[in-house]
Amino acid sequence: MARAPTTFDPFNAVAEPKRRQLLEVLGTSESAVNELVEKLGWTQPMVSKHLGVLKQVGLVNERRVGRQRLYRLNAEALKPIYDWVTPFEQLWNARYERLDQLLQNLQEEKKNVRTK
Amino acid sequence: MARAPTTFDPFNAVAEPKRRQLLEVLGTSESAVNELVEKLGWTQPMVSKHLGVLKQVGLVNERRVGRQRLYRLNAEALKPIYDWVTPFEQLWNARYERLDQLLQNLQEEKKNVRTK
DNA sequence: TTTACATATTCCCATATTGGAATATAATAT
DNA sequence: ATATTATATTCCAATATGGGAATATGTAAA
Repeated sequence: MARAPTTFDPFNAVAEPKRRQLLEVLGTSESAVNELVEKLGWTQPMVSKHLGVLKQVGLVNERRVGRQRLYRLNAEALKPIYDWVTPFEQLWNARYERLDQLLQNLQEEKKNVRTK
Repeated sequence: MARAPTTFDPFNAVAEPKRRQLLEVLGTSESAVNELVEKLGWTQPMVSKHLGVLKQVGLVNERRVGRQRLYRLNAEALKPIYDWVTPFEQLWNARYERLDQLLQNLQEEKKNVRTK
């Protein structure tokens, strides 16, 4: 078995840095392909191909206007990533909470010393 | 150019569902390889290989005890993913915020009607 | 209808993958 | 020293990648 296709899920689609960049730009505003080509400085086929992957996973939606195709972010499709990663946040914050606790205890002690 | 190696960054490492599962288990407690084999029901080489990838990106740390190797999650290494994805959350929450606003306005109107 | 513009698709290559099976390494116990 | 346990590594196959170049498709303007 090979690696899962980039179109398998948002995790795989977003593993590619260029696609993350694309989503960041589209997070700001709906854009046509040529606008993205200009903003990002990539070749047109490159932009189209990455958009194709993002569309297949539902991370962007396409809207045809004249000869242009306007792409916009579908942020909800990022939710699986958000939901998966956020629970871990408390693990790397735990130490700071403990540090806070420690500092607070020290403050309390200081106060007690002063009032004694 | 091919796809970036799985060891390139946390995004690529975590694109593989099995590795996410592994991290979830290690989020609970430090574990030896044989414990993971049992908990997950995978073959031992499979567990070792995925752990190898996770170790290379710094998502897990290894500790040798006797002939066992204990692996534990290094949650901080997930921060880049957390930091990248969380800003998007407001985009899919925006509609609910607007709904909240709407409901609040309705409540206000009700109050005004009553007090009038 | 021909021309110009906007975008998508195809063909190519080098590279890396996951999983399975077999094997190697390392540490402890007998 | 040898057997046993715990883990890592190697070899294999099938598969998919991303980028470049060239080309196809689709839409509107002249």
